Amino acid sequence: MPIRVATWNINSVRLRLPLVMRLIASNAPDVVCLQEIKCRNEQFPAAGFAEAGYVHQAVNGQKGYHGVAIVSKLPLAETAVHEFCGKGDSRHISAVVGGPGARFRLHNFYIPSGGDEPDPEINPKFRHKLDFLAELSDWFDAPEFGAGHVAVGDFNIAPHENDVWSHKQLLRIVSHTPVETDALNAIQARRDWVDLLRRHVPLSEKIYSWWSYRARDWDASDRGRRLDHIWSSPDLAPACTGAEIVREARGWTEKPSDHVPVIATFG
DNA sequence: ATGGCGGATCTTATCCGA
Repeated sequence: MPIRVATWNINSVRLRLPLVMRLIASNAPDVVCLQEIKCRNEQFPAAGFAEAGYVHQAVNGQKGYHGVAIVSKLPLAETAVHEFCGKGDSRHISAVVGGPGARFRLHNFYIPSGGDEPDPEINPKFRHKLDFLAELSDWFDAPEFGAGHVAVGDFNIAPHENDVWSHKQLLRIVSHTPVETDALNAIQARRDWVDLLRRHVPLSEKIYSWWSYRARDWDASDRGRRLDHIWSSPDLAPACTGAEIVREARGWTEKPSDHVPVIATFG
């Protein structure tokens, strides 16, 4: 029985619950990982997801900003939250998904955006982003991460040249600066995490999961970035039979999220 | 013609995202 895992920065789950329902109707994910839910746990639209069959839920929200959640048709076990940088914000939640066939711990991340200025000496948000990446690297050093883990979410970094519309023009733009892309690529390499989208789409092909709200016509200008990722530990990668970016979701309704879903299928 | 938008809250102003 395959397991389809979706990740989506939804930019307010209360406002865009109907959009998640549309994804559910069109792509039938078994598990949906959401970022930027922008609500407290008690405000999460739990009943709406439960009515759609996603009765298993793990929510780590906070007031107004950030916040992550996992909703699932399959049981979620051993839910856990990891704190980063001692800030008490809601940027991670994980749970064990699956059964005897395919079973893994699924991590849902919302890595800090980093602000505008890519200089940690003058921009505390960029300092926070680099500190978060350093803590993540240390955390992933634990032996348990060598197998049986899937890490998804809005990483807020487009690591490769063809993960952005113009490598040259974005080299000094936060999300594609060398200090960030080097850090993310090092984290990936240290545990042999497999970037499942790039396993199916060659590095020579441009692919994006985010387009700015400020472009007049996001589709025509197509100045996107691939900020949303699905990684698996190497043992699980052979079971991944497909991975896709749901580009059309950027045009769903008059008020879409600026991110689109990324989906991987296991088994 | 990316920074020209869009979310939540401390709401008619401000902070945040990237």
